[in-house]
Amino acid sequence: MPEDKTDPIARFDLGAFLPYRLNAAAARVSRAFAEHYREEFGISIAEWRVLAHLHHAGPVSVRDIEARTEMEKSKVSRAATRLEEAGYVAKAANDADRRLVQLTLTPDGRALVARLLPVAMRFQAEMKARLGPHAEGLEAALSVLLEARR
Amino acid sequence: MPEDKTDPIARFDLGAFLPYRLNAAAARVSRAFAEHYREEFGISIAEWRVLAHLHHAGPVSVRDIEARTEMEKSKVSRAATRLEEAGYVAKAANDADRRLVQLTLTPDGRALVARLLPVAMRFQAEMKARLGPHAEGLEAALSVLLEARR
DNA sequence: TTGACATTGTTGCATCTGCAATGAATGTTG
DNA sequence: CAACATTCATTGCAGATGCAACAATGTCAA
Repeated sequence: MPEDKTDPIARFDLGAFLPYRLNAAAARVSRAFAEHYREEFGISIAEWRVLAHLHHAGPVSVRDIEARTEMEKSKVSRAATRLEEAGYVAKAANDADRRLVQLTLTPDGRALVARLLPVAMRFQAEMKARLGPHAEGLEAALSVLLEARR
Repeated sequence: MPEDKTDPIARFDLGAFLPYRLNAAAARVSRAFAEHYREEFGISIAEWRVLAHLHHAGPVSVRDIEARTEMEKSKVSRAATRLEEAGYVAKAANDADRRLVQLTLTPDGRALVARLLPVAMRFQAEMKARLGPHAEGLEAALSVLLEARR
């Protein structure tokens, strides 16, 4: 319990702590977004990311998705397996390098993505509308935080 | 794979999708912050949040922490149990309502928080320095997203 | 007072997660 | 070419997570 109200450490408030606020906001948005498709389409966030990346980049390997979606390779691998079992994704060996697994959208997968993306874009539009003039500032800040470095 | 490069759905890029970017940035920041204390202090993010809230608000119940830290009550309960086992927190029954568990920092807990908070504040300061002029915009946007629940 | 209903915190359970170990394939070096 | 190192994807495992069920306690109207 803080005693000295002028001491910045004593008055530390988790609710004003930037890393906490960033996480709380991300969790809320993520949760709200998941509600838009979890029940209707039956896929998880990890699976949604894999589908979206396959839609955007075409057939790629697990490694590629790992590199471009901030997901652990085991997470990608498991998401891909579930998507394969659901019939949305096909796995094939790469002839040039047989360590690689080529992931491809099946026709069912393309159909799913075609229904999924409008929902995503509408959600993003609503989010930006809610942010109003702050949307730009958020994008800029996220760009800084996501800059290459580590 | 998108065919029509002018169709916003066809050209959808996960890397430009705001909810994804928000989550990726939050995950990075969270991870970087956790590295600052996980090994040195041996506590998790959930435990850190409970400690910080106890420091700020004094003795409170699990329900209070649940309401103010965006954590499930089971998560709070388990974090509190671990902190109690580690000697940082004491649990006591509330005489007025015996369903409530009063959580209190022990002397060891206060000592831990005293070492933890400077690390947190320094981390936040570095984060804001990195954001530069975008820090303000980020704070404003987070305030909108964290506004009255939905 | 009683009895239905609500609240609080814990726990069981299924699932998810990250990390490390593994096996298979490829690359590299002498 | 042989031996070793590296890369890729999967899997085992321990721990974390969310949800629902639960027991204990409290509230309130009849």
